[in-house]
Amino acid sequence: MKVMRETIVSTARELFRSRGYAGASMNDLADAVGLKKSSLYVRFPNKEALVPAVLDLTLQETFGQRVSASGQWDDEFVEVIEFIATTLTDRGRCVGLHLAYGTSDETPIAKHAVRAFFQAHRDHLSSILSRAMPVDVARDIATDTLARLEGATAFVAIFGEKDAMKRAVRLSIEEAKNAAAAKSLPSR
Amino acid sequence: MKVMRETIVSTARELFRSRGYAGASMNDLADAVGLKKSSLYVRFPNKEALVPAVLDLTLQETFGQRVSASGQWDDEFVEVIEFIATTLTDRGRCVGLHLAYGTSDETPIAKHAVRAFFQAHRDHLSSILSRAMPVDVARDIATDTLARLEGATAFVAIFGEKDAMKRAVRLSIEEAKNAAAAKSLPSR
DNA sequence: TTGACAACCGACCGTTCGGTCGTATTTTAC
DNA sequence: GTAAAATACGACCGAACGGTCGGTTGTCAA
Repeated sequence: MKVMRETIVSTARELFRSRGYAGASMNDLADAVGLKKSSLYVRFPNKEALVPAVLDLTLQETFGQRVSASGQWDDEFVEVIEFIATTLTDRGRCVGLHLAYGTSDETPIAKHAVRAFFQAHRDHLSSILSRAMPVDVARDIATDTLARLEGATAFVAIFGEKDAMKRAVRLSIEEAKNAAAAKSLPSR
Repeated sequence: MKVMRETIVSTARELFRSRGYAGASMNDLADAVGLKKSSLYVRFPNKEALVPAVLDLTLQETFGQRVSASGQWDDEFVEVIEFIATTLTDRGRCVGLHLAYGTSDETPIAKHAVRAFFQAHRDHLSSILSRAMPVDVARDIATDTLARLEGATAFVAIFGEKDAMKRAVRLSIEEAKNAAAAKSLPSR
């Protein structure tokens, strides 16, 4: 019975998310998808190659073919932020961050994939925001928003608290709207 | 030649910080401190027992015998926040978060130690802030401050960027001072 | 000088790790 | 129907993992 590539990748994502790169073994992954370890190596040359696949899938799910209802920058921003926040709250951990912490110079492909993953997040958010504010402000707000969401995820992971995530979402949206308003009233 | 317990613990911290719980091996630790693996097991019953030791040491360094210059709550808050931010920026990773992500139900002692570690951080910050504002506000601000610092650390880890950390420190201090001011002017 | 004790080490245990290879089975294309 | 290609598997590799144990070395008080 053929096992879909996407099944392998999304299962690998679950394992990386919950156990990290070093903690997730190829055997665990094989068991989880109902294959033997050797069969995994037909699809992926090595463990490290799973990392870009996992992050690309996640990126695709987050930003791929997203249709904004109104076409307004703020609606689009809120939509993306809430999607990310919901995912992080539900899963309790961020795959990207877990892989960022879990990769090193010994796994250069994985390390590069992690950089690209976060860079893409920042670029996407930044391009939405820059419709309503200068690009340098947009970039900082995009960065701070992602940082807040990552940090709030830690409290979900450690204490199971979801309040910090709610505040992170609210404050990030407020910050973005304030910055957009400040643009039209430059000196104030 | 006797090797100090603190040497072992702080070296274990470096390893946990850079490679995570699963990625740091007892052999690596033994090599790093100039011992053989078997000798480590004289001091620590198992790998997991290193985790509370590492986090206790870190907690001690962060909050132990800190003497505030002025006795003002805001000076004390700034001092602690900047100490944490400096450490996170220099090391590029947070041991606590890496261990939080790297421990599970299979390592209950480590998991508990991580919870205690973050709870202690929140409690300490919260108690400083609650000198100038209601306790529930203090607790939220303490949480958000820690979340911001953790999130900013991710950008240090991934891109080597320190700007996000600077903004995190500045915004957290502003937020705390605003909340303190709002207390004396309740309805505004 | 000796005895006791803490520190340390080498060898070893069973298990798991990432990864390889030859082969069997199923699907697809003509 | 049959050949080729895709899919999956069992058996295996050397290395590394956490952890144990019997024995050697160094320190120091009596």
